[in-house]
Amino acid sequence: MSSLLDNLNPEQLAAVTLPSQHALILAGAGSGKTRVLTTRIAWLIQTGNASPNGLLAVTFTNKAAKEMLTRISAMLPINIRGMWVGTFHGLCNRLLRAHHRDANLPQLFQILDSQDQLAAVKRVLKAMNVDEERFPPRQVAYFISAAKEEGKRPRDIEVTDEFTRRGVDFYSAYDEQCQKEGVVDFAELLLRSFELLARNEPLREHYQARFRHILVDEFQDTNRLQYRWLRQLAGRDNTLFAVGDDDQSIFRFRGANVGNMAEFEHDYKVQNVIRLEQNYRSHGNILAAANALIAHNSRRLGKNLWTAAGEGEPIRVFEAASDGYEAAWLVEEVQALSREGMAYRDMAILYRSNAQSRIMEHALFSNGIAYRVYGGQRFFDRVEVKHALAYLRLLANPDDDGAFLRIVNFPTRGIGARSIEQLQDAALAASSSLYKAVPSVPGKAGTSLGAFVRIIETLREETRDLPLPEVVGALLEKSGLLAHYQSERDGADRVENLGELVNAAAAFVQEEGEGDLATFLAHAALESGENQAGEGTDALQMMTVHSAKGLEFHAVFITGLEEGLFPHEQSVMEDDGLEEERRLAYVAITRARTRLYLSFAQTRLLHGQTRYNIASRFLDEVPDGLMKWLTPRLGSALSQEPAWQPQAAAPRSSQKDPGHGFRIGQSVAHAKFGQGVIVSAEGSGKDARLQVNFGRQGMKWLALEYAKLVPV
DNA sequence: AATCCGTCTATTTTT
DNA sequence: TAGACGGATT
Repeated sequence: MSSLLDNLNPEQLAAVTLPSQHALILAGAGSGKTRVLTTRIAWLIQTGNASPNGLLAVTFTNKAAKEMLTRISAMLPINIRGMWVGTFHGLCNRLLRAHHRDANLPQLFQILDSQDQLAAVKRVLKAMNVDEERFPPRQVAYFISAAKEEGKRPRDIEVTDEFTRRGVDFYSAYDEQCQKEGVVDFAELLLRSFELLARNEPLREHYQARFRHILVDEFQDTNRLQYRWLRQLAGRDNTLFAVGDDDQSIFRFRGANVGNMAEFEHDYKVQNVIRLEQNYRSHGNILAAANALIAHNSRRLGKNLWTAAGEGEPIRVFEAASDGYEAAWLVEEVQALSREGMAYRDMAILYRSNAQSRIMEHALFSNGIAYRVYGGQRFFDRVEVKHALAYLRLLANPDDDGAFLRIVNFPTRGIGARSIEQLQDAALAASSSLYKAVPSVPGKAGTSLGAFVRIIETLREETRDLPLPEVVGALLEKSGLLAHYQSERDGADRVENLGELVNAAAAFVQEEGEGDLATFLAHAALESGENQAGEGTDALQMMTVHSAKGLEFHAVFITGLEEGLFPHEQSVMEDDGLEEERRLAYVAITRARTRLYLSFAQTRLLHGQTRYNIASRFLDEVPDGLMKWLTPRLGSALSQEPAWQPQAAAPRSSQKDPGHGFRIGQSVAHAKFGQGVIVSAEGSGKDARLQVNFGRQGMKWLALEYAKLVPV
């Protein structure tokens, strides 16, 4: 018993052992937030205050949810499988599956990700003959999602202008289409389950009686609807335990409402507000910088982090003449750290926007440094995977017109736009889904469509009793998808990804202990598949500041600290925009444990134009005494003196490569293609791929591992 | 159905 | 500058 509470500081202990009352835990960066949350759960169970079934714990990411479950099961010998620990979307999905009838959904309803949603909106607009110039689908999709996240249906929206008026129409039509097709988007998952509980009193009371303790992670990121959802489940008698940090609220543009923290305190007359202010992550100087910076924000709940660790090293500041030099300097610094014994995986390069990563990747690659970029294309988002999933979706739910349209002619089977039009007319007349309307289409169009339906039906027959991975395998064969990509010139990657999908299905069955198709599809929609390969390798980490939230590294490089970039020029216009940028900088700084670098460049190539930026105001907001300038402190980035020059040649050209022996511009020979020259490269280590110009043989992308290139 | 070509537009994005 | 997209062309 005592071991559970060992080594907690007084505030953590207080939070963990709070009586059953509402609580707001203001947990600063690196203050042991997850630990408090999980220990609280373990403590509640161990002391008999709650049963595993009586708990509801909500997070934003699957990763956080998984981490929580892992830690809980390490602390307690209980079966975590039945526990309601998950993301808002995951839990809502669970709720709606269990009560699909009450929620007015088909049992096998499908989930649309943002891409699918956009496609669905486009179909609605097309059907309504809307001018996409005046009403861009993206904006309409955003309008709909935003409305849902405010908890609003079309009839609840106050119409003030033309766009809103039409937007409401589109929203209605879109909802109708989704309902007909048996699909729900992300926001709908939440709104639908909220409405379900609001409408259905017995059900609401059932869950309220069950979840005596509701715990929320990253509370500052909740939107209005999520807060209402929580309040509804909490009812009058249950306790809400919310953990969050207003200083780390960086997702306002996605609907997050920091105000929920103050509202929660007010709505529930929260007596227990506990501040976790001891930081266990960063050295003193780093923390002091973070504190000084964030102090420039108004409207804070107030909190000051401190650490028992010493001051540590000063924060290193670097001014580069250009983005290219910044990258070249990074390479040298990273190599120096590596020589000192730091692993690459313990270093992170952070940037404000994704576009910045390229030049740094180039420099790293040219120097043979393994790196890994986070937040790129995710597995389940790839076209070929989405195509395959669409077949599965159609198997599970023939009414899914979105899935139908995606694959009816892919791979091509002679079903053109005219056939589709005829089919759509028929479907409209019969008010049925496209799939079901196929038999009523006459003539040649009917035959080719019929052939498609037969493929699906055969597939359905033949896979009825097969385990999930084999279903996927059969689909890949019978649909012709695999053959299609196998015969495509650059299809090797895609073929591999399709094979990976079979593996994903197998892994899913193994982990979840069930092989239900609809559950797998929900999994694919809700977990975009971030846990890709390459996690074990020692690679430098690169990501945007947003995706760094929740992580920590020994050494952190915050790059591109320039006015216009960070803070971003678009944010400075919005109200509260600058403060959010500052919070972003705060998050970035607090990722660092022992060493922190801040860098900026005098010139930067953006959108094909050279831009001259001045140093970010955030640099001025960090006290001078904490910083050590690696370049002469010039005061302004616009000074006439060129800043640092790399020891090696110009950064954009080729450099020596100790890692894999190849560099851009190098001549190489290939067994089949003959001689060529390396023009570009991506990835690193085992995953490295080189683009080689073989002259007459053309341009080829080659995997370094297999290509057996010889330098000439 | 595939390819080409001009036009447009460039934050962040847990689900 | 580069990529994504839509429309026109073959």
